[in-house]
Amino acid sequence: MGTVNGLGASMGRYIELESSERRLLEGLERHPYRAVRGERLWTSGDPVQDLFILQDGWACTFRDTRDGERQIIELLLPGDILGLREFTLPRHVSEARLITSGIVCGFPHHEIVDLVMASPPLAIALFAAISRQEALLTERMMVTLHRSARIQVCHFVLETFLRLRKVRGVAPESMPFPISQQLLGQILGQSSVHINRILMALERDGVMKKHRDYVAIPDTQRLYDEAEFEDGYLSDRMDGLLERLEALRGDSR
Amino acid sequence: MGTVNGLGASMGRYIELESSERRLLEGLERHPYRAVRGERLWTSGDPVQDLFILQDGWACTFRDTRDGERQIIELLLPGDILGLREFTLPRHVSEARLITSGIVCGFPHHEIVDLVMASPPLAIALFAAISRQEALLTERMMVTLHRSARIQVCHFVLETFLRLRKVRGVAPESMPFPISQQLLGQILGQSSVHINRILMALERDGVMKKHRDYVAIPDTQRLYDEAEFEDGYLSDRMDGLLERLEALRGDSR
DNA sequence: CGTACCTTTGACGGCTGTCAAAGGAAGTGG
DNA sequence: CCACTTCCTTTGACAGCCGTCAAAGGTACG
Repeated sequence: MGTVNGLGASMGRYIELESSERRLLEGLERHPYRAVRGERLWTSGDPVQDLFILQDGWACTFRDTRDGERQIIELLLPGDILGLREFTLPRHVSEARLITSGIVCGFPHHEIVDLVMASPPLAIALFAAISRQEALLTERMMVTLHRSARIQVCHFVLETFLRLRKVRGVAPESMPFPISQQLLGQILGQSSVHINRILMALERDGVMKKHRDYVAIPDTQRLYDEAEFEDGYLSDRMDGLLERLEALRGDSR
Repeated sequence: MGTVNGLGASMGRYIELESSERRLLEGLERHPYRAVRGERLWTSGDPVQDLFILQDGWACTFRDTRDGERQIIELLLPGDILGLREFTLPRHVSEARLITSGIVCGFPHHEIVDLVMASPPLAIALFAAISRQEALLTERMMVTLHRSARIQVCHFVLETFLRLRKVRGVAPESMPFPISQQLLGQILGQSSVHINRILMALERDGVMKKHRDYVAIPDTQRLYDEAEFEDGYLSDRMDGLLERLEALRGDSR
C-alpha cells in the first residue's frame, strides 16, 4: 500500500543502473506531490511541458470523440511514466487524470534531452519503456477488434493483475481494481451496460467477481483460459542490446 | 515513382541535421536491397536482429490471432523505419512483409545504440519517429472503436493520402493505393465482405472510387467531412524541445 | 441525511460477421 | 499467344453481438 515506486525501479527493469544513473533519475523526482482522485495533469491542446512519474496510485490518459464518447488510451500503474508518448509533440493530443489519489512527480520534458545526453543506456531504457507501453496498446487493439467483450474483460483484468504484480505483492483473491464499469467500458470501447452484463455472467460462472475497488479471482489459470491470454508481450527482457550497452559503458571509462 | 526515400529525409522531418549526422544515417543505408512483393522481413518469434529502412514500396507489420484472423498493425510508406517498435524486445512479436515490391536497407539493431551515443539529437528524433508511429496506431484505435466502417474506410484512405503526400507528389484523382479489400479489412479489423459493400456505397455516393492499385478522390474536402478527419496527429513539429537541442549542440563544440 | 456516483435490468434495433457462390482481372508457363 | 491458376471483387441470405434508451435500486461521501 504505502510503497512508493520511482523511476529507478522502473528503468531498472530493463538495464542495470549505475549509481550515477540512479542519481540522475532521482534528480527527476525532486518534487513529489499528492494528487487527488480525478486530478487532471494535462488536457488536450495544452503545450507539452512536464512529464510525470506516477509513484503511487492509478492514472489514465484518454481522448474524447466529437460526440462525447471517451476512449482510455493508457492505464498507468505505480512506477509508470506519464507523457512519454507525447513529449516530442508541440501540444498534447490527450488528457491525463488520476483514477485514484496518488503521488506524482512532474519534471520538464526537456530534461529528457539532458538525460539522453548524459547516459545513452538510460536513453535505450526509455526506448524500452515506450515499446512496452506501445505493446500494451497493440495487444488491446488485437483483443478489442477480434475478441468478444467477455474475453476482452478477462484479458484486461488479467493483464492488469500481471502488471501490478511486477510492482508490488498482489493476491488474486483481492486484487486492487478501482475501475468502475463505466471506466471499463471506456477502456475497451464498449457500453457500460454491456460491461455490466458480462461482469454478471463472469461472476455467475465463477471466473471473477468485481467489487467496487477490487476484483476476486478464484482461479488464475481459469482466467488465463477464459482470456485466451498469451503473456509474451509483457516481458521486460532486452537481451539483444545488452552486450552493446556494456561495451558502450566500457568505452566511456 | 523512382524516388528513393532514405533516413535523412525521414529524420530531417523532426530536426535540422548536421552533416556529420547525415553521414551517420547514410552509414545505416549501406546495403540497399530489392525486395519483391510479399517478401517477409521477419516473422513472429524470430530473434530481433535487423531494422529496415523502407526506401521504396509499401510494407506492413501484422499479427495473426489463434483462429487465423490477421490484424495489420502498421502500414509503412517510403521513408519509414521498420522495426522501431520492437528493437528493444528479445524476439519479434509480429511479422513484417512487403505489400508491393520495393527497396529496403537492413541494419543491425544494436547500431541504434551507437547512433544514440553518437548524437543525442538523433536519439530525440528517433523518439519523435516512434511517437508518430504510435500516434497513427492510437488514431486507428479511436476510429475503429468509435466510428462506423464507412467512416473508418474514409479515414484510412485520407490518412494514407496525407502521409504519402509528405513523401512525394500525389494527385488525389489517382493516388497510389495497392491495398486489396481483404487487406483493408485486416487493417480495420473487419470482414472483406463488409469492406466491399462500403466501397460500393462510397463509389455510388461519389466520395471515392477504389481501383485495383489506386484510389480516385474527386473532392478532398468531401472526404475530410465523410472521414470526420482531424489531422493534428500527423504533425511533424517538435517545437518545445528544439531550443534544448540547440543548446546541447552548442555545448558539445 | 442528501446528493452524486455506481450498478442492475429490460426491450429493441442495427451494424457487421459468416457462409456460400460466381464473375472478373492479372500473372505464369507452355 | 493461349490456357490455366490464383487472386481479387461482388452479391445474397441470415444471425447475433452489442449499442441505445429508460428507469430503479445501492453505496459512499460530505
